[in-house]
Amino acid sequence: MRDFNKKLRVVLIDDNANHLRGIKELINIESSYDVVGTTTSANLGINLVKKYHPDIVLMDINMPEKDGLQTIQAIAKLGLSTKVIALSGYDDSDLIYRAMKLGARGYVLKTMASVKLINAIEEVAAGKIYLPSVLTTRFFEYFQTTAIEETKAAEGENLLTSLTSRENEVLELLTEGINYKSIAGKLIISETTVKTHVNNIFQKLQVNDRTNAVLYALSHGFKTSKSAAMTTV
Amino acid sequence: MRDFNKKLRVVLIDDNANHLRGIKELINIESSYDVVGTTTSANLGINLVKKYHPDIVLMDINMPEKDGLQTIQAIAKLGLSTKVIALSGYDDSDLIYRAMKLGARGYVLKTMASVKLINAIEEVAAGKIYLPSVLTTRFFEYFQTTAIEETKAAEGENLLTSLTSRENEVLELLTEGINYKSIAGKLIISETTVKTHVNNIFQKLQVNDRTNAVLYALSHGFKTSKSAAMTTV
DNA sequence: GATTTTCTAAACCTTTAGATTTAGATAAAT
DNA sequence: ATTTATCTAAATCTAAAGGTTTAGAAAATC
Repeated sequence: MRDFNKKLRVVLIDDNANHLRGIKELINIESSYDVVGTTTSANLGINLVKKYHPDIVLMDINMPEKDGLQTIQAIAKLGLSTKVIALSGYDDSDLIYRAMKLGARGYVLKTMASVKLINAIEEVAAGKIYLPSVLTTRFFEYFQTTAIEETKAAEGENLLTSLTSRENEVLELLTEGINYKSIAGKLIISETTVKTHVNNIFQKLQVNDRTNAVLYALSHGFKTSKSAAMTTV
Repeated sequence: MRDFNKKLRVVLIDDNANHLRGIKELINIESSYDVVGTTTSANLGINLVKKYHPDIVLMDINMPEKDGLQTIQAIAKLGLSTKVIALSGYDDSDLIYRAMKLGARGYVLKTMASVKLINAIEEVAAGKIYLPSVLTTRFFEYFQTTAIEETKAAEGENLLTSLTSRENEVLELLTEGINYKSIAGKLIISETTVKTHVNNIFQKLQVNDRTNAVLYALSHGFKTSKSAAMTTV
């Protein structure tokens, strides 16, 4: 919970100077926040954040130079408690997705009413995520599409299912980039046996060498004992 | 936009029979939706969905047997316009994340007021995503953490940056599982030159063979001309 | 009981990959 | 003007990987 006795400190980054002034005035009129810095340059913006450690950064993400997304990432990397709200003229799914992925905690359309902007700042400062419901929908649809793309390969026609359990063990070691001798050592079988298994794996996966076997495994959702623990779906 | 002359058709799946009755009554009293089917079994639930093509499925995701997440996925795979709202007793970040990833369009806590459930159904049926603001925050924090984990490897100390542009081209072909001869053919240089490049790549990436070079590249965000077009960050 | 699958292993051979050295031709940087 | 980096290429060698066949033992399936 934020301390309401302290004024929220805000930094504005927008390459359009007129816009910058407009937002600043809006904030001064509609709220009691303290605009500690404004700039039209992404790089200068990052410096302002470093210097003032503001509570909120309002950032236009449609900038030329170093673009808004990179700037979000740069600010996120600073590891401060500063929260970034992305401002954009468009409700582009991909843009929203990437902004949120890189650490933005809000996304506001420039066309939205000014009271909504103040509302967004208030919510984000309180630790919440601010996304208008249209954008939430867009975000999730994009998110699900992406997630489904990822898992699609892991499903469907999958030659990996034809592997025996021993072959799976061997393939797992192959995907770690280990050679025959070491695999033999780890599984406590002879090197020639490993070669037999590997050749059988090649035939089943329809490849001719270990690199392609590994590539096939990785792109078709091959589950290793390690990855199983960290995989989400 | 949905046709308000037609009653929304709903299927309920919850392994707790009492809960099932409770929700059904709630819907009958508070709304005019048509509960076309209820079941305590995930598998039967999938069959109900196949049979009735309901507008909405309310599904408890804390079920034993075939769990709720798998069921969401199974329903999503049917490719119907049926929208799933997940019901859960907990606001577990990971659970919310996975449910949404698998295609849920809403997530409602069982402890929430009944009017909210009706509200959720209404919103989701209208094509929106329904997530209470606390859960939105949880979801995004989990999402960002996951995304950051993924991109972390692609940043930081990265030996890939030391590669020359020609070496990058060669590495790209290596990551496609192509052998020396073909690489030489594609780049129109001799096979021995390719070997020289590959050996230099190995030294720079501190590996001893192509499999490990490929694994290093893939796990450190190596951008191929193809992947650059589809990658999100 | 017979058959199939899986895991084990060897022998034999061919091909590819990898290590190392040397070196010429440009191009860029100091 | 002279290093330095990059791209090119060859020769030579060793080690590793891959292909093929054959085969025994155990377990699962028919």
